[in-house]
Amino acid sequence: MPRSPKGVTIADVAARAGVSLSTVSRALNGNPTVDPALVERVRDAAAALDYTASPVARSLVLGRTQTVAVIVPDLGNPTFQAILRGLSRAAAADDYHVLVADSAESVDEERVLAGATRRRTDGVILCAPRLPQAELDSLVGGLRPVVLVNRTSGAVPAVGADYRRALGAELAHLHELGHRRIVYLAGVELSVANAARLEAIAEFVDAHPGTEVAEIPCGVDFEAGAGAAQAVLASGATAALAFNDLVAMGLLSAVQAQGRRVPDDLSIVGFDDIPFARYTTPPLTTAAVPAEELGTHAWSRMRDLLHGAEPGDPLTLQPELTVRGTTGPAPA
Amino acid sequence: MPRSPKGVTIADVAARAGVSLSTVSRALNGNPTVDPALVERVRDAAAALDYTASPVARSLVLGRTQTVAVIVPDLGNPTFQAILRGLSRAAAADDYHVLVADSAESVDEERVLAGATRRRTDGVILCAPRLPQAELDSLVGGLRPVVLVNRTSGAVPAVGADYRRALGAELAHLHELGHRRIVYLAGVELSVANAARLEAIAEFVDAHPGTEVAEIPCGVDFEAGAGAAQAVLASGATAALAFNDLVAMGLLSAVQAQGRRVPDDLSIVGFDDIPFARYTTPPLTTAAVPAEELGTHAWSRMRDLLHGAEPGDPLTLQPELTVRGTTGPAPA
DNA sequence: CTGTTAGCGCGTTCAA
DNA sequence: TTGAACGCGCTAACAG
Repeated sequence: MPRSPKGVTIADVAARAGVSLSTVSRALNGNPTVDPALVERVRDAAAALDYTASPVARSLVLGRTQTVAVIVPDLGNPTFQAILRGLSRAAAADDYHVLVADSAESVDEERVLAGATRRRTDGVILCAPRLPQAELDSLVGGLRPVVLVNRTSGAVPAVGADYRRALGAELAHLHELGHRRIVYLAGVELSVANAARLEAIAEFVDAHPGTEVAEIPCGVDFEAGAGAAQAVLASGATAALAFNDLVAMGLLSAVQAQGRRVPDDLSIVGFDDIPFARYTTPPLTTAAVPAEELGTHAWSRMRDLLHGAEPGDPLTLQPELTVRGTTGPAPA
Repeated sequence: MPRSPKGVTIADVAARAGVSLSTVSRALNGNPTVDPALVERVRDAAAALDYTASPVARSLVLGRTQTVAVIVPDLGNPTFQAILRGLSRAAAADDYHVLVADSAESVDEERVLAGATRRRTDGVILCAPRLPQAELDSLVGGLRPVVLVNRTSGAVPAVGADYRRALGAELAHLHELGHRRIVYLAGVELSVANAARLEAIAEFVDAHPGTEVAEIPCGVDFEAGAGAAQAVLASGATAALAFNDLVAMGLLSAVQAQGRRVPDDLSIVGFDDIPFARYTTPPLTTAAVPAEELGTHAWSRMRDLLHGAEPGDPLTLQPELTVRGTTGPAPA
């Protein structure tokens, strides 16, 4: 029985195998310049002692931690959960660990956490929708390697979905159904995601005279969507474009609670296609953002960076318009 | 400009401040035995150099990483997301970091990940619903400090919800509504969560002759619930008890798609009260498990362990029966 | 092919 | 109060 309950070190293995520390290190790390017989002896000793090299010590000497940081604005948001899930599994497959940090939808936290976690990881995957562009630009320099999700900054590797085009597709869908008075339930004012949607709306309205899209300040979650119901109904619009599925679900629920029929009285479209979208009644029409895939790609980008490979151009996935039951012809 | 782009070390700060390494270390760590004037000089030098001690080096010498590992069976499951969210935020408030690992619902992974992540953290919070009790018992010894979620093992600190009692409350609710033929959509056979529910059912049936609860093998997600719809309808039961809300939502959706009315033709109850439960149509009757709170408590337990405090007895939160729209009087 | 030595960047004795 | 020296556990030069 080893005297130290703390853990067995490489020295213990060396002693048991009757070799030097370096030989143990080499043998265990698969260095080919070791006598096969010794390798076996070392292996046996290590196994007998249940030895594994200290990751912390290795990190210090190797200069890498086999860990990446992921910053998300809210672990409670299904979209980021999906991204994290895809990322986490992909990283695990490459023997990397994931440190998560929840910035609680705070710009300050996004900035602070990125810096704080960077030191104990080999890179950071940043989902920082709120951070002003200028700050982001100045932040990423000290963070490299970095992969941005749903944002871009110079030549920094990034993955994201084409919010603009997707929203355009949703608008076109509503227009085809005859809707001319539409409301947009806006997310956080200064977020890039919101800006992209606003651009898409402006573009669409320009190209389709006679169609009117009014903006209603809202938010990003259930409560925000439910809270906007009055304003939506009062607006006289025949269709509502929600910032995301959460907002759409909140709205759907509140509107139905008031006895209005969806889509007969009001059409509703969401954004993201979270897993729950197909289980509302009626099922939610939305734009399917492949969030888990986004996570997988984010890891793959990070992996390349870690291996010194070329980052590659920013990847943009195309969300797919997914028509379900909450949209229908505009009421006459 | 420092010659090394790699990073500024304590030596750089010492040089700039004109003191020794030890003084820098002491000054920056708030050791009171340092001349205030020197402290200031060191602080200035550190600030000027934008210096922060390497977490990895500190981890090696201090023997702690300021990081805990959290193992969850599926990052895509709302319940574990909520636990992780509560845990993550609570840990962050105490300046701890969180390493997450997704065991992909695999027993092997649960075991392997626990061991692998432990070495690079100060403790592990384990959500391992699948791991056989014997294996869990033998595993936790080498993992300490450990906090178990929804499981127990000897005197190991644990937090969990009282599944048994909560299911009892759900059964009582259905019974009061006149339901006598009930089906239970079972989760994973060998999971403890499922076992607890089975016990509650057996107990209830014993105490209420004339009430019949049939078990239908199912699963833990949407698809499983939807897939069980035929079996449920064919069973002639007037109420269905789903393993969790995901299953309930899948069932609800599939049942309605076949033109059956809920709760008129069939009552459905879920379990967990995930955020989406109140947004189905009709809103889901379920047992509210305070998952985020569970996460907070799990951290608080871990925090005590890390500080050498007494673990305290296993904490058991009582889920609250939340009656909404999917349950109603049994059809005559 | 193997052992010895020198760090990785820090915190912390031990003297002064 | 401060500095020099040692060690955390490991890998990588550098000899042999």
